[in-house]
Amino acid sequence: MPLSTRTKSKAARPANLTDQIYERLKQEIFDFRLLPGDRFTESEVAWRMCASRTPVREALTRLRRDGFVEVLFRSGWKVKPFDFGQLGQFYDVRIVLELAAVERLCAMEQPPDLTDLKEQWLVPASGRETDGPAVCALDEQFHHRLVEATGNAEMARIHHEVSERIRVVRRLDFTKSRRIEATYNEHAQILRAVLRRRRDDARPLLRAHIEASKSEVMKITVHMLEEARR
Amino acid sequence: MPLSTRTKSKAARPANLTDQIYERLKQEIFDFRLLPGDRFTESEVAWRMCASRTPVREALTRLRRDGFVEVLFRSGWKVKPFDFGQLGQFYDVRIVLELAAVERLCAMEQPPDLTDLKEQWLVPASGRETDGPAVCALDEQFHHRLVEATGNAEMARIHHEVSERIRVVRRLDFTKSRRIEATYNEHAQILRAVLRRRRDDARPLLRAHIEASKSEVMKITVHMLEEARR
DNA sequence: CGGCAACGTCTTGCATACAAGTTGCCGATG
DNA sequence: CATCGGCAACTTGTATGCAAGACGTTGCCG
Repeated sequence: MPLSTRTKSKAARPANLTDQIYERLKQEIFDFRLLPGDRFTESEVAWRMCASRTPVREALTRLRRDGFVEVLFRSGWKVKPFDFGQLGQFYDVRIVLELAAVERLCAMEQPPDLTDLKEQWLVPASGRETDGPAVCALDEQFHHRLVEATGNAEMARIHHEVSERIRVVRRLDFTKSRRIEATYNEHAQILRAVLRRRRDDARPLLRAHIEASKSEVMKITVHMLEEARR
Repeated sequence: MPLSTRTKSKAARPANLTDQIYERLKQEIFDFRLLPGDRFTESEVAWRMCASRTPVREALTRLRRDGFVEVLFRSGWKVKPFDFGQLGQFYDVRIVLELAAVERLCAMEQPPDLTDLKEQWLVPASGRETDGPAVCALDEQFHHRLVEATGNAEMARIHHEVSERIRVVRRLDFTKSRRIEATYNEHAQILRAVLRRRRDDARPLLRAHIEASKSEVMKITVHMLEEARR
């Protein structure tokens, strides 16, 4: 896919080339088309993306700051390998942020509108999504929405960044139907507690929910790595 | 200061040009040599930094992601103006993170070594720093150290980023000796409570301490802006 | 005198050229 | 056969060239 064949859409400025490449690369990491530990060069990515090295470099620089890749001095780039300690720390940050969010939500004089969450999670079993990746995305949305609903955009932004960092392994939590079921039940419980403004009910439930997800993910990831090693 | 006169230090690779420029620009923002709202171009910065536009662009891109500057399409860059709502949100994030940190510190079976903090803040009035900017830096260190001591590096990193965002206005809290005194007293109180692992003492103290700083800073900033407007 | 349109300058976004340094292969040698 | 040295190909870091668009200015027309 040489550079010259790139079709330049003229309708509506197609955002930055840098942004596009940034998003595409990030998606490739999320989709495991780029695996942790994989090495690659700027020229190679530039060729694949039909662009020059300049926007590729800018995109990679951003991905590095986000913690997804690292650069080896004059020796290429590589996708950052898993770091269990770090993943655990991200989960703990999530717990801190989300517990604080729930605390706020329960204390707010004028609780925000959470109709969207009600319609998504307080439904009979027949209305539930069963596709793993789909539930995974919904789960991320649920938790993000809780933080967002407090009205603190910066906290929501930070929560989003943290969520992206654990997204690669998070999906592993939704490969068993048992876990999907548990997710629905627990979200419903948590949401009901928040709507009734029962801080002391909601917080332990939420903490247990995230901790369960964390330990499940850790377990599966270790298992996967062991299997890959064989 | 034309580009050609740049002296290339050959002893020990002088890190990246990009990193240097990034740090210098950030420092200029912190030092008010670049004021909120100031506009500038890449070429201008490149000339001042004795470099080409390339590393300048990379540095600016990073600063934009950090939230310090913004780019106007084909029309230059500018230092992001104050946003009181956002500043308040950053203070709230600090409260969330630091309260969680203190909670953890009080709950840890093997409390970490906080000798450095003791030596800095549990001292008689005679051993206290009185220089405003110096106390400001020490204050930031104190709060950061609390989070760092929990052992969660990611939480510490996030806390650091948040601290940098409020650093420009934070110093305003240390222009009155009354506030410096209060800082010493409150830090001492908080630290003693943490060392005695009195979670329920430490948390309200810390929250009040940060809230006081927040409201003081907001007050002074509004006052300054009003004065500048005249 | 006011409004407007065309033009020139300046800006960023992207591509390309060049410099400095790393890696790995390949051959020579003990 | 193992090891060491050197060279060549690559890779990132930096500088520069080029294009498209934004903004101000200026001159013309109503």
